[in-house]
Amino acid sequence: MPKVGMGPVRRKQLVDATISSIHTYGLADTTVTRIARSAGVSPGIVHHYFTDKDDLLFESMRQMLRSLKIEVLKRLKNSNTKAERLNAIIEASFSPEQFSPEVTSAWLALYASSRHSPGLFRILQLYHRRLRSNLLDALGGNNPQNLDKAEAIAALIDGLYLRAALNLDDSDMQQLQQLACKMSAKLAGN
Amino acid sequence: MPKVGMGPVRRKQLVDATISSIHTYGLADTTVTRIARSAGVSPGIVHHYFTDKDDLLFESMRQMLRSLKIEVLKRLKNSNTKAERLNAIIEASFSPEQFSPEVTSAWLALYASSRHSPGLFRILQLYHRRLRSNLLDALGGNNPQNLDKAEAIAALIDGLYLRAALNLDDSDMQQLQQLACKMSAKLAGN
Amino acid sequence: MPKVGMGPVRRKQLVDATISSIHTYGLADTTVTRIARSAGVSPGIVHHYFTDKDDLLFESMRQMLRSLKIEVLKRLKNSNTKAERLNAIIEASFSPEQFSPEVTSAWLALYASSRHSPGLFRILQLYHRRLRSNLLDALGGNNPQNLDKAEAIAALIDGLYLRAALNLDDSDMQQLQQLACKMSAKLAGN
Amino acid sequence: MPKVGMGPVRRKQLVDATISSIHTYGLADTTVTRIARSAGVSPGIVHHYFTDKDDLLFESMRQMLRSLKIEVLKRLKNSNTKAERLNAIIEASFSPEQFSPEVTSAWLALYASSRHSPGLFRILQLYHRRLRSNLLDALGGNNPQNLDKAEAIAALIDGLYLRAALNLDDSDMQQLQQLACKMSAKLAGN
DNA sequence: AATGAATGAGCCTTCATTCAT
DNA sequence: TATGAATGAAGGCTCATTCAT
Repeated sequence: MPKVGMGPVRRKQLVDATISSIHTYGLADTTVTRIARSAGVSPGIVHHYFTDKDDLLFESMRQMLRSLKIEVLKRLKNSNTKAERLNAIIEASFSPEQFSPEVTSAWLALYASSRHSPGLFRILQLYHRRLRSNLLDALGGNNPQNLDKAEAIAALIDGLYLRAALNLDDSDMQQLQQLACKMSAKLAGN
Repeated sequence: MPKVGMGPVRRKQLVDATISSIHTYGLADTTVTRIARSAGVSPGIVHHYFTDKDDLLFESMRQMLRSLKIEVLKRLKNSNTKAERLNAIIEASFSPEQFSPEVTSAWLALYASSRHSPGLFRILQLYHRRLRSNLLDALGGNNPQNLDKAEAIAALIDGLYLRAALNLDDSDMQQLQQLACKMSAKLAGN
Repeated sequence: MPKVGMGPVRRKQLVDATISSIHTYGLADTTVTRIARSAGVSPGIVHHYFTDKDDLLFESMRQMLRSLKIEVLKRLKNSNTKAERLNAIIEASFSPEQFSPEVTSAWLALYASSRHSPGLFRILQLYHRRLRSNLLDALGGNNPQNLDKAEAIAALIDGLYLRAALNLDDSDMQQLQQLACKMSAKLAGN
Repeated sequence: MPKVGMGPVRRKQLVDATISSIHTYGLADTTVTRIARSAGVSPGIVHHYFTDKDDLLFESMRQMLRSLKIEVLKRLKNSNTKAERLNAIIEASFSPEQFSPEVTSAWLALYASSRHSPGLFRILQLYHRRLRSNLLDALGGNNPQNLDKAEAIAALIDGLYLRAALNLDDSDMQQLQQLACKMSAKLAGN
């Protein structure tokens, strides 16, 4: 049953299975075999498409960040005022795609493990830089005061996301999004 | 070299070694043997004082939360105004004891793994409830508006903590503490 | 050197290696690693074919009992008189296949450990029921007197087997078989 | 609370705890710590009174065989006819002291493990020799025919004992004793 | 392209034994 | 005499990775 041109398809399958497995079993119990089974393929195939397990985890985080980036850009394109740009950034983070239980679980797990994984660390830094840059832009430029605000808003977003990942308050996306926007506006103000 | 009455001492040693090991090697590479060696004891002794590895991880988290609780209570005792009480809570979280690289690393790692560890999940919920309760109190009572504020401030604290854990901006405790206080005040205001 | 369709072959190899290892080292010193090495495979593969060590031990006992059952049925098929049927049962127990040093050693060891192993206990009960049933049939029906006789003959068989397993008298199969038949005939008579 | 002259007492305590532990947990799960706890002493004390664990197991078997020997001698002393002597031997094996669940369990477990334990092997050979000698005596002397009979009766005793150890037929001591006597008489006859 | 058998390193855990007290 | 803290060697088991097919 070998097929040609399966590369991209298999890669996506495996990345999705990885995210899903992290959500279901936790990162510690996410084994290559389990991922493969969940993707409906054999364990061996994983190393055909990915260098090793770390590479697969890395690509999973990358897919999530790529997806977030697209979401942000899409919304920024339609934003004209500062306030709109700020909301665009926040709403992107809490959009359905970025905020499914699977994605938040995987995000938290990989985020936490990034300290000891150079690859993950690197792309998460990129994400943070981009987020800060976007926020500074939405706040009206890079100055000490705005740096503080950007830092706080970024922390607010991550914090809300983080707490949602633990399902600590059975969080409703819609509601959380509104809270994030409202509070960010406060932080952005004087 | 067996000695009597070493129980509490050994337990503390092992918990500290665990926190330190998580920081140095990451949770995934924190093995019982490594913890024991780091504590200067043999691998076998770990199971003399803890049921199993999970128990040791649990107790490590517990020690951190207990320490935080003490810090908060100590500061709340000397706080009279609402603003002081709010600051007390925040400053406790960013006090030297709670905010060493070792502790933040361990906190993040265990926080992330709590979704699939009933014990960790439970005590983290307790922490969150207590934090919310303290914040509501500092904000002047439990009402819908304050609930939102408390949620946001809690997220801000966790978010700043989280980002510091990744050392993303080589954060300076002092500075972060001030930022947290300032921004929380904004969130608390109208 | 992975090959396809090796399942049944490997399972048989491992079961035989288990029986042999129990004979050579004793059940207490029969480790998974030792079994694997004796079968010429790696330790890890054992858990590819068996749930765990207990499962492997269970399957080893099962193979011995299955083999005995086949031997008994084969001989009963050619038996017409009561006396012949009684001899058939006994001779099967002391046939070369059932009575090698390896098999008797393993049989004794697993028999003894069955008290604390539900799986082993179950299949040994099946064996005992079948033996009793066969004996009652050979004795001419289920009545109190025959029950006593069956019990005694079964005990005689087990006892002789047991003592042979300890090699207490450097027992010769042929001779033992004859003794068992002769004495069983006595027990069967009035 | 060190006391002098505790030697014999402690040794008996530990041997009894060993037998009891084998019955309750099985030989494989009978650990030194468990034995000690069951005897109400500390794990370390075991090696004060016994060379090592094997020594303790050996002494446990020895106590059981010693007890059996005493029981046999006591009954033989009052036996005058051949038939009485035969019954004396059998009844001793199934007397309350020898036939408690604890003792039968321990007996079976140690019996089975004796193949790979020189010490156990030795004293069990002694037991077998004594049993054979007693039986030959009761049968009227050492000749080929009586050797066969003695062998069969010994096997019958061990077999019945063995099956009782597994509790395969919820055996009642009284009844089993009678069965053993009746069937032995058959085997002893011509 | 795909399978899954096979490896082997390493982890958690247990436990007989020793030893300071 | 007695404790129980401590060691260290093994054992069962898991799992990322490789490789013949």
